[in-house]
Amino acid sequence: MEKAADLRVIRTKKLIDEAFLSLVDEKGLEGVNVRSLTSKAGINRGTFYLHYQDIYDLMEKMEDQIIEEMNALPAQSIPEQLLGSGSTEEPFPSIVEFIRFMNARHRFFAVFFAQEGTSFGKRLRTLIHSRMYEKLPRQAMNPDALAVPDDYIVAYFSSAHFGVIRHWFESGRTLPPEQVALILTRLVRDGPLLTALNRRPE
Amino acid sequence: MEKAADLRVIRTKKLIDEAFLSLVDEKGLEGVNVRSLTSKAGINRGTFYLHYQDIYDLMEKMEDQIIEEMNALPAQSIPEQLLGSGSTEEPFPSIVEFIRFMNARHRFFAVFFAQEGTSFGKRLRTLIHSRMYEKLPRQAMNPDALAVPDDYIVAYFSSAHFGVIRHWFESGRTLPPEQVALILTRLVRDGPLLTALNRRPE
DNA sequence: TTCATAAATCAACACAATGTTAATTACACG
DNA sequence: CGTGTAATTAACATTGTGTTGATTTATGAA
Repeated sequence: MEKAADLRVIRTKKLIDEAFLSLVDEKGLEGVNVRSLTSKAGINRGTFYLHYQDIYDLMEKMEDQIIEEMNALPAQSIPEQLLGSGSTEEPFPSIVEFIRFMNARHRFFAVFFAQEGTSFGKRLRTLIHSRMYEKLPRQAMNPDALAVPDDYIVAYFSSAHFGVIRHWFESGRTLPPEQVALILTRLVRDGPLLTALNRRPE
Repeated sequence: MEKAADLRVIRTKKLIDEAFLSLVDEKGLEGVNVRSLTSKAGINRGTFYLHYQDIYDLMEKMEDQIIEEMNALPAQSIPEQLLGSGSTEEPFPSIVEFIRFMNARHRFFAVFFAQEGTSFGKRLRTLIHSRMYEKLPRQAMNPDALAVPDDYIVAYFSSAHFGVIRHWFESGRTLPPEQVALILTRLVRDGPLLTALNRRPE
């Protein structure tokens, strides 16, 4: 972004980053303010304002850097391409790289995911699942070392539907409720790939 | 929840609710504080504290009520059950009810969705999509009045994968990255229903 | 090594919001 | 009607913000 030549600047920013992450670990996002942050970092409160507008500005810049790094990840392979080739139990390489990166940066992402899911969001996803998919065929029927754990299936379904509903809201609720319901129904019945191709199952 | 017998209490709470929703509409969630809220509601600042601990407490109680109402929705039908029966273009009734309810309460949900998706969450979902599913077969190939719009397919895929990754984080990153990648790969390749049943496609 | 320069510190400031309290007024309901 | 409770009012200490000006400290370059 900018010139960070001076060792003092580099040191200060590192102190701020570290203080931010550990402060969120301790007290959550609400417990973070400029006063406590600079206190934990061991720097003067005024110094923070030499580098960032406010806490929000700090987080934004941390996000910018992560996004930049993710965009720079090498493997850009396309599932479509890999769909035809690999039929083994090997995961797609691009996805592996992706997950590995998040694992390496887990301190940042832990903060992000903690703030991302509001408590109500979680309750709503749970509700979606319990009301609609509670009686899905469960893994207990066929225990298998290679099987995908139930909780991941649940996460997949509830987040997918949550996302469709959110998109409906974010696009201004232009579609009537019945059509949104139909979209969800088709995604459930036919699966996303078939739905995207607009074909009937079987 | 509690006794709200007194008309004064009912009136005050209605004023607070209304002020909260319209205040969020105007200035976003960050612009809401006790001072501005009570000012807009036309009540004394102290009165707010007679009913709620703080703004967070207010929101929590609003959420409680919505969740309660959603749990009380009549139709509790199971997709599994309906999967066998309906093969027409009719949406599942329970889903219709669900979406209709959210549409009726759209002022509340608009607030909720505005806060739910952090800007970074949106960026991450966009990134997931562009890196992994950009070259999925698009609707342009077969235009159809009944087709599910592209943007809804995108919302479905990106949210589903986002949800799986979030679940991985929320469950303490116990699985190694390679296994999470494999889970995602199988969900993409085989679809969620087949994956849940733990069978091979075809 | 020296030295100009930029970073960091320190103390003080006005301001805004919080949460609480005590005395008073208004009003809903029996 | 009159009684209890809700709501108002004004004041209070506290905490955090963002900024400013003077001063000290550390860095990178000559």
